[in-house]
Amino acid sequence: MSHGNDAGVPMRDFSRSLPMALLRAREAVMDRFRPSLRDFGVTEQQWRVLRALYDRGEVETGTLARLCCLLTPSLSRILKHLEATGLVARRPAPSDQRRTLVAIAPAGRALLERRAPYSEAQYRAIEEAFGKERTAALYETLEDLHNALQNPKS
Amino acid sequence: MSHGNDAGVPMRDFSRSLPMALLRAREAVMDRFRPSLRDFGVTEQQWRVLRALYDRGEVETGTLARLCCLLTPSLSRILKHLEATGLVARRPAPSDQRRTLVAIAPAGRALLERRAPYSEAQYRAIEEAFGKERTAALYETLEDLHNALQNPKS
DNA sequence: GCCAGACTATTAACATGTTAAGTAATATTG
DNA sequence: CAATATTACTTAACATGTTAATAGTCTGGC
Repeated sequence: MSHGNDAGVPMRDFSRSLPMALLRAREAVMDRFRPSLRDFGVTEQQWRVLRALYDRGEVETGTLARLCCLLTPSLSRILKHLEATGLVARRPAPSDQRRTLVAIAPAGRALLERRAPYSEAQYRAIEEAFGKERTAALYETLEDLHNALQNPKS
Repeated sequence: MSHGNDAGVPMRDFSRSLPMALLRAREAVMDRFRPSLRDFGVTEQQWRVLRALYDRGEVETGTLARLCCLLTPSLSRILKHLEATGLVARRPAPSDQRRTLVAIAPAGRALLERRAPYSEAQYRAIEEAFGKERTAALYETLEDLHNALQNPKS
């Protein structure tokens, strides 16, 4: 029984909000990872940056932002912090002075490798709780959704 | 070809990060809703609060936080803003002076009803692009994931 | 070589995310 | 019923999300 809000304005139930459903699911997942992030003194976003740099080597700031799903103003502040604490290194691109190249520093690599086992353990726990094949299928579905909504301008 | 980072520290590829996959999908969805949110001068979170109050009537702050997937410190600031702009109203609960009851105000209801058609149009576009049945299945999957990861303490 | 326009990164301003600490009201215990 | 613990909300501090504006840098036409 609603509160009389169903007169004249057709509107789906709040429980059928796709952004909310994705957010709730993501929060449930992140709850598993936050304890060890806190223990190692890095935020979720700082971890994403270190993680991307570990895999990709030296990359441009713009590329790094896309990889980490961060906006460039956020990344700018995050890199300032990570550079100040010695976890990453920045240098101007030789061929284009507008661009900046970023790489993980030894201290960053060391931190990442220390936390990795805790992260992997949580992935195993999640796949056990939800099902390995169902988890794999979810990756596919989420990527398909992303591709389906991609603006044609890209 | 990795960058020599595969020696000794077993770690999944960054592309198989569940938080990242959920975030990317959510951002793709939100990109469809942000233009009209901006046009109506409300943030995503402010909209969630108005949306929940519209459906549920007067609720306690704590309940509202759970409904909107917001932490109470964030909600506290959001409600201060929404109350100052006349979109919601707060009053202490008669039975327990610690609790606060929140309800949508007429101006909030009016704003919500003006934007609702734009929001519904985007939902139709998303369901058309991704498939109505696949969208419904995704809701189910996300809820199952949430339930599977729910800590037993809850 | 010069210049208007495009591109890359940063800064600014305001709102929220996250954790810890604080405040007031209620519930509990001895 | 008084001392204590618990609960609900807020405030504080720092980090990020989001949009707009800024500061260098590069490119193509002239």
